Amino acid sequence: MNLFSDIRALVLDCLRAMQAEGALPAGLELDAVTVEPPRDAAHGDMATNAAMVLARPAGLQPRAIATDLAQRLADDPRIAAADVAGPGFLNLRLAPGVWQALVAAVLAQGDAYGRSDMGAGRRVNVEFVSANPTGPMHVAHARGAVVGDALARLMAFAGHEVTREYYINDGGAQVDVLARSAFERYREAHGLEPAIAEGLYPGDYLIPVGRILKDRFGDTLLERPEAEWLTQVREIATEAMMAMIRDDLAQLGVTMDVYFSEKSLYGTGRIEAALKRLTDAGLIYEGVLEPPKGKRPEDWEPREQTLFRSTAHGDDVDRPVKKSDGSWTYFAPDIAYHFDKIERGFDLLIDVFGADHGGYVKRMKAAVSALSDGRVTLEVRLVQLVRLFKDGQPFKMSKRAGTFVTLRDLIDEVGADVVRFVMLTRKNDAPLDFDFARALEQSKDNPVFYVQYAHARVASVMRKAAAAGAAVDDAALAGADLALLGDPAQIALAQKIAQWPRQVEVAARAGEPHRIATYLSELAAEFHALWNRGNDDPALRFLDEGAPEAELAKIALARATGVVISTGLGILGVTPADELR
RNA sequence: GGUCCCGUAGCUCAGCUGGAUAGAGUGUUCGCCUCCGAAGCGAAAGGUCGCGCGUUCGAAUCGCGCCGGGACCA
Repeated sequence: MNLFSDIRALVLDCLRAMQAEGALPAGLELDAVTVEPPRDAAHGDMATNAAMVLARPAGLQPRAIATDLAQRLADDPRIAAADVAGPGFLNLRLAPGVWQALVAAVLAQGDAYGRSDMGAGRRVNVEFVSANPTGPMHVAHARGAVVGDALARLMAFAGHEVTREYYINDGGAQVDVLARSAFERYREAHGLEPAIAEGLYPGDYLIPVGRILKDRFGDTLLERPEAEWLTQVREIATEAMMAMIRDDLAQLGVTMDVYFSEKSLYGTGRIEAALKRLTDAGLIYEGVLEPPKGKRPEDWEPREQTLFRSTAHGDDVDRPVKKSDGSWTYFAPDIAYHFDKIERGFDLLIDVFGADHGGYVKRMKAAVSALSDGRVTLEVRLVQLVRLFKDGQPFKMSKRAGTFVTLRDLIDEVGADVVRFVMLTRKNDAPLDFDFARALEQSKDNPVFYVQYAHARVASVMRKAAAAGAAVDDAALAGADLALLGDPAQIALAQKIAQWPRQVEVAARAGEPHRIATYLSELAAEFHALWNRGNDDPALRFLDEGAPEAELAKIALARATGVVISTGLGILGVTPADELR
């Protein structure tokens, strides 16, 4: 049940009736007509812009259209009042029965309430995290992981068929560095002094890998030249790193459907196949790039390279896919990987990247456009930095010194639910400040607890009612006389609940899961406000043994709130709490 | 030099594919627990939505140009 789309359908019916009677010209485009919650609650429950957007194409005064439309809408039993306001807005007030029916519908649908079919089963691939398999996940990865995961859940809830995917960068020079670093730990496992040279990974997390290598190879590799052990050590070290990363992700509540290895693209003809597609389209040529503007000419030497004519698909300059020495650039396997995704039949590709990859966006979009003949869209969501604070003091990290804050540290400190929610309170492209102390604080300036607290209050009401002998299962609640919910504060809460399906669609369309977090905070605020009204007016207290019928109706409203909070937190990947400790 | 992102209350940020008097938290001031979890609620105060021009019945939102901050650029 989506009240806003229901009422919009009613508005459209009335407009069509006006067309049929000649009050409006036939053939008007009605798509721009919206039904939205008004910014100011004093304006009513909903507002429609119909008269405003149709006035010009219809050649009529907006207020004339609005007045006619208002009379027709008022004939519907769901509409209590329809008032023309301002230049031609139509403010609607709904009959109390509409809100009451909504509560019943929420209870009947449970966690399916708000689910949308707007995705129409379109297949979406969400690629996220894709951290290099050279160490544990740290805080910067965490945000990408949380945003990507919540986005995937949101898209699925909105009716898309979603695949979550991790691209393992196991084909480049960095995994060779990993292998050399692990080899030093292998030597260390034999009692030798490790030589962690500049540029190697110094972190302790490779010490166990050294032991694994010792168990596996004994001392047989110790005196061999690098060329004889590099491949084997690289493979074992990479596997160990991926096991660690999967475990980190699991701790955060993130599971992937597909782990895709970059290495699997090499030596298998898959890069060549993707580039052939571009060659056949006439988009590959040998050439020399212009020096980038602002770079000194002496830093630039012209080289002939194999270039992708990405400018034909919206990029600013053409991009090299093969260097002058004949080796692939980083871009080439990325092209092949996205070609693979296209061939697997996705309708929409979403890549969640760190903001430092902003420069790659245009070329990747160009590649996807070229490889799919424009059939498949690539959307890139850039995730900005996380600045860590502890008691207001910035927390410095240095990966090279091996002193970075890992995802595991963060989870151990504050818990996965807090990490997830906090990282979803901001737009993905805005920097985020994360303060350990604040995240653990159980007060209103901690948005996690604010929402959880509302949920816990609902659960508390349910527990107490059940303990007092009331039947509070959803079936009993759905049978409550909801007409008893007439107080403005109760209606306001129901209105907020009614907005949930709309919020889901708006968030999914924008690809912005943080909107769910924002909405949940607003819903919780509405609930807390009503709760506190019980201090002034005992009739608004949820528990009221003296009036069992009214109590049942109020518990039904509380329960409906709890259902939406629980569902919303589910999209964010946060566990709803029945009790706070 | 170019590309992308950001600029909204003292501070941190929301702001719905353009809508009415721009919102919340925090901080400041003042109220509310005999009572469902006060981990909460209410009120006051706080704004040239970086600046300018344009599109529009209407712009924080869209376009162009500046200013300031960040990221990236074989």
